Amino acid sequence: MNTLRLAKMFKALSHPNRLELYLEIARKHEASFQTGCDCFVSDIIGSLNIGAPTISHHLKELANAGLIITERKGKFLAAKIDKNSIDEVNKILPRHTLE
Amino acid sequence: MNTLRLAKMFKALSHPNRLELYLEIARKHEASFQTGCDCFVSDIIGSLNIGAPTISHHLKELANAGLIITERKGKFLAAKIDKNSIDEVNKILPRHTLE
DNA sequence: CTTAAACTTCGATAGTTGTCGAAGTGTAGA
DNA sequence: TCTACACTTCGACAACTATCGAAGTTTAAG
Repeated sequence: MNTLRLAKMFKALSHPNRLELYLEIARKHEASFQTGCDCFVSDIIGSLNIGAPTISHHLKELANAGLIITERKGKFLAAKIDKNSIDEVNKILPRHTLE
Repeated sequence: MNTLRLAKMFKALSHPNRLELYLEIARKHEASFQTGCDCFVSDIIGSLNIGAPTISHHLKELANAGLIITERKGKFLAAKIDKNSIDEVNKILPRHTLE
């Protein structure tokens, strides 16, 4: 794990709308273990105040940073958290090691 | 804790040089519990390939995002991690709750 | 085959930012 | 008081980016 990669991940989460999008995917992803349903982007698009082109752009940024994985399912796009990214963040940030 | 504040913190860590600076402060801060010495900015400036004005700018961004605390000590500037920020990140990010 | 839905790509634009050199400020020591 | 050091502030600029509307693409359904 290098600093550049981590910085890239943080950059992807550094914009309010994109962070909101990510957290929404995380919530839906987590809920999917109970509901069994995928997290579809079309369900999220309504709750954010930005257009479809911008959502598409943000999703690509999140995927490109290794934070999410997207998969086309017929007409829809399903998104889920890339679990590796969570471990990576945990490894490098100073969590509870201070004092 | 709101999304805007978290995004601000991530933004502060989203640039490689600034993240390196932050991690260096974290390392020195952690070591200070053993050495008892403060982390002085002048010790860091040599290991990063950017000028003093830029370091100053980055330090202000980190402090402004609530990630570090700076304090003038005579001729020098001491920097340390703001521990509250660590708890805040831990609270909102999806850590090990998935699957 | 046509239509509609769900994105995606393109092109443009306004706003943000990382960086530097030059000049300024505050502190310590001679 | 003079000099040197450790930043800080200022002004400028090139590079990046969030957003949009318009047009394109893929899939589902009729």
